[in-house]
Amino acid sequence: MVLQKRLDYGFSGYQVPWVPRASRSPRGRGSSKKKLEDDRIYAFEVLASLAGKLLQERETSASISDASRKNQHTVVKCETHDKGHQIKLEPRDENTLAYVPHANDDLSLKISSTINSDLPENVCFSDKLDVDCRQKARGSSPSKVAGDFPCCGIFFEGNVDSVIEKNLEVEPQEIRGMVSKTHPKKGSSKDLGELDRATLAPVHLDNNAKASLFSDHMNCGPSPRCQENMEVVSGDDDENSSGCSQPGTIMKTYTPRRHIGNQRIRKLSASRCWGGTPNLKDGGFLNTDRKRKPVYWTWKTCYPRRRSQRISPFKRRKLLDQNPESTSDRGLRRKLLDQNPESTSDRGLRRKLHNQNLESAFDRGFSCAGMYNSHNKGKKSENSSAGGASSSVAGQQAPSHSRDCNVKLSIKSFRVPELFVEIPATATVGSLKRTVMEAVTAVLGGGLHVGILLQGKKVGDDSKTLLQSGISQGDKLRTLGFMLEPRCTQIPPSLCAEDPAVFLHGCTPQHLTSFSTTPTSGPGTSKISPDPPVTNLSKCVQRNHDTAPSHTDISTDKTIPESRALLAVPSVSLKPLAMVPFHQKSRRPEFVQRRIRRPFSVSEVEALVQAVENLGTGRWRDVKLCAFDGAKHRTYVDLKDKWKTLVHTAKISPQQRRGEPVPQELLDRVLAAHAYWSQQQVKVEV
DNA sequence: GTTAGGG
DNA sequence: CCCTAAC
Repeated sequence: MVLQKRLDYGFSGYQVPWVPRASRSPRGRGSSKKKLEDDRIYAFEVLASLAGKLLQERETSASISDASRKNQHTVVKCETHDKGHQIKLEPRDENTLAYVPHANDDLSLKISSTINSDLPENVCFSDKLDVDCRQKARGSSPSKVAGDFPCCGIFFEGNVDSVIEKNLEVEPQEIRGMVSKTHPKKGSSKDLGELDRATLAPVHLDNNAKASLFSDHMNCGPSPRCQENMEVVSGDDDENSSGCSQPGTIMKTYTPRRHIGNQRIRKLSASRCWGGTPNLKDGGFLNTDRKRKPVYWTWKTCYPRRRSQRISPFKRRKLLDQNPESTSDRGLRRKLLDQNPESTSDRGLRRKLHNQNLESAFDRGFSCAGMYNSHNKGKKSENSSAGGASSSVAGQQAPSHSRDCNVKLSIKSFRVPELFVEIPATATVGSLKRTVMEAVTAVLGGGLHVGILLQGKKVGDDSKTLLQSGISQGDKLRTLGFMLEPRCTQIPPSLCAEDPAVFLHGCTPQHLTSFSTTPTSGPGTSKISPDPPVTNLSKCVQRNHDTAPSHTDISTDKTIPESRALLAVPSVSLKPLAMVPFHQKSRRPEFVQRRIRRPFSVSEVEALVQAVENLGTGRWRDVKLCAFDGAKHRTYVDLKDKWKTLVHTAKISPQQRRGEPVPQELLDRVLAAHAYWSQQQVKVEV
């Protein structure tokens, strides 16, 4: 699932979906595909900016065109995490989407733009000036010129996954050609770089696109005077996009970091203001002068102080990126923890957990709930501290006065399965603590995902909306339960859950712990795995990392088993419920978990040797893509390291070698390839 | 983001 | 496997 990965990006730290990159030049610089990715990211920046602006408004509305009207309820959604409630645009009437922020919507906000899966048309957010531009592009308006549109709109067309894949395959020229279908006179021969000064492009969102963005607290307070109209029109440029009746006068432009995509956010505002924010004095746009030129501004100019308090987007992106290929994020995490204790807030925890394979759990169960509810901090569960024996989860129905129909849940804590720790009586207390800690973190880090129970029945279809699943209904909501499930308890450590080529039949997730939102239901029930993990190992089938790709479709539900974490502490086995792992104030640096060791199998070594023989040393990214593309747990750094150890192993005597023996034939090839490529490198240097 | 190298 | 410097 491509969109699982997200980048934390932008001045204010919003998240955008992660976009995989295709193979590129060895050093990865100057690639046009890189630019395309940046374009796409930029589009999300723009979207985030728009969403951020929405949050500064007392009231924001968006008019929608006929083509999008039927999907009006899903166009833009804004969620606040810290406040534990959500906001979204909702239909006010047939033509308008309205957004009324909560009075205290001033903290961290998650803003997402979602398009219903049944939305056949693209949707773009636009403001009036760009409406003019678009009309110009279509030859129907002589008013303004916005510059050419680069080719990024395609990113949001069609199915996200497939389109992204497609983009990885096609060359920029081809993409432009596709764009020129939308803008017949544009883009066919323009270099992307020419578009740097272009104004904002429409944001096209495909049917399934979901831009999830985090926008930080706005220094600019909401202004009751502000009324913004945002047009949401069909993405088809042949469609009438003049759903807004008022000529917009405010052109909010952004300092493009790079070229601008075919995404364009435009604002329609007859009366725009920024709440009198003092931060806009030199960069903000003003709303009173209808004739003024667009004033470039950036988030930086708007939120300079805040930004200075934060880690850089680059670092935050790393922190957020669960991508196992990001191998150098741990140092940053530690830096973060050391330098900025405040950042170990809810989102800091989220970031850390993102790096520990809990992303899906969060995305499914945690992120919307108490983890982010700062207002819950003072309402510590009365039963959550009693020896950690119980957890606290409370389902809350949205207040009746709420305008939105969002489901509000408060999960105060998740409990990990109880762990049975076997440790010698001579062990120290410290080692006992460490053992328990390792067990807990191991289980949390790799082995769990979140399941949902509603009225005792498991909600299995992840694609259904809460509405469709009945989770939005108040009475049912009280029977909503979450459970932590192991992804699998039956695979040996050498098998990787992240490896799409590995799928194990018969690895039925077993509930380790569950708890209901029903107050009377107690802390939840647990089921003990009938088989200790170790005894189940024999049931698992080891697969080479590069085999059986056809099985990947079976394991699309992120339930790919990963039991390695459960096995990481051999003396620990599963037992019923135990402790509360995620108290908000119990986050400690030691929670930063080391990746679980996964020794290379012989087949992996063989694949590595083969790849290095072909590609040489020093092209580890290519080696990764070539031979380990499906093995997400093997980063190119891992491969480099493994090669290093292989060379070392090959040089030492067999008696000195440890671990699974590597056939001598392979080691000979290692030495040969090492010698060959070393020689090649010398030749190049000379 | 990648690569190289020390730990 | 982690971490960092360098690019």
